[in-house]
Amino acid sequence: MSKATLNRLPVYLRYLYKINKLNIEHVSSTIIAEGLNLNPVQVRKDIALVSSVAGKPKTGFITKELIIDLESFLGYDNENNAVIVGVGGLGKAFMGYSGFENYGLNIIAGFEKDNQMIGNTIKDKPILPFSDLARVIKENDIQIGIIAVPSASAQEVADIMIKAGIKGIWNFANCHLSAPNNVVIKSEDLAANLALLSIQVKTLTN
Amino acid sequence: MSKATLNRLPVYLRYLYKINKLNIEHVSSTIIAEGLNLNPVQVRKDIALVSSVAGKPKTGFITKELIIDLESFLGYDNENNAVIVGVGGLGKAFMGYSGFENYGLNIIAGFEKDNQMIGNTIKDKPILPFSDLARVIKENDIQIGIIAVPSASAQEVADIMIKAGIKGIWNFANCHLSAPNNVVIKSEDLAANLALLSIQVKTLTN
DNA sequence: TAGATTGTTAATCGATTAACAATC
DNA sequence: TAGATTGTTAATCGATTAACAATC
Repeated sequence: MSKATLNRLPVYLRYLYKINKLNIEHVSSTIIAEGLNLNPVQVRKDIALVSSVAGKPKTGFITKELIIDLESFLGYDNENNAVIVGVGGLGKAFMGYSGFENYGLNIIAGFEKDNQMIGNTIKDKPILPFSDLARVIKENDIQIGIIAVPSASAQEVADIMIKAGIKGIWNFANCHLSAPNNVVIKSEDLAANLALLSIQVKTLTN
Repeated sequence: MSKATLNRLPVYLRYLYKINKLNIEHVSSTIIAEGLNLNPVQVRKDIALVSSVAGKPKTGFITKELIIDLESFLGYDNENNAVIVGVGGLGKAFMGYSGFENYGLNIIAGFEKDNQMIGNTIKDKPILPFSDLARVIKENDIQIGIIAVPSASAQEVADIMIKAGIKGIWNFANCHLSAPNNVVIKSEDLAANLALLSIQVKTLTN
């Protein structure tokens, strides 16, 4: 499955949630394509890759069935534990964000160097000392780590995570992270993304 | 310029910042490609599109010059004002985030329906009543709006923004937004992104 | 039945990669 | 000079789109 397809699947799913809320029981690739401004063949092919039952000519797919297939493919019905390092503004927001649960994602703890925060909880999730990071990752066999520290210390945090066994890092520090090939790094440079949106707006309005 | 190239430019820039910090004065496409695990020709072509001076055989580019070219192309040296609606965990984090400034981005105000928050400031940025949103957008000719409200009210907020003249929306509610074609919608479904990372980890380790 | 939608095969399009002469 | 890197042209690769028979 191509990366482009993989990125479109959550978009389809969001659209299906919307359709489902309107109590529309059947949905076709054509409808989805129109709603999302995409090519219907593209949607049809993407969906063919993940749907457990074939769509029926004329009627398409049963909305709820398709939702379940997509959720299952995207792993929303699995349990996935993660840790977060850096409980600043963004870190706090993530720890308090209830939206992750519906996606099978669970942040089990936050880590901080700031002694004042240690011992507190956010949504029942503890804030632990940074020195405990490696131990907690190993003991709980955590695979996913979220980095929300200033960019100056991001690489250091990544190194510790990787050494402790983390296989995927979601990095919110605006710096490039070095890592071995068997570790997936996904950097979300929020400010850069916002700037890209700004460029798109400018090219569209000119 | 292709969208793929546009998305790579901030990645190059981050890498150049790293190089520059190490006081490395010259940099070649080859070096960047090696550092980022990309194809050198791809990097060379991308950079040729944005660099103001030609690279020199054998030495490549002057790091600082290339940084300036990329920053200029990506609009980091421009002023760009934005508003944010929804001052919950994520909204607070964005309003307090100082990283936007280096990218020419400035959130001028946050908007809330919750009366208790109204009148407060975060980093000198006021929290205003939601009912003022349209007026503030029009008066300040704001083009970019950030949506950080629960998904149930996201479309309503988007409609008001668009009617008031917003041309680009950065949506953090996990729902699909409808908008006319002349408005750019960029949805960041954080939980979905984290789930995608989780899938990548699983496919890599299997 | 008629027609909308399906899955699939073929054609197109665009992006990535390879090859190479030019040059500092 | 020799060799690394450049910019550019050509080849490849993969993804998107078009075409079409099958079918509910």
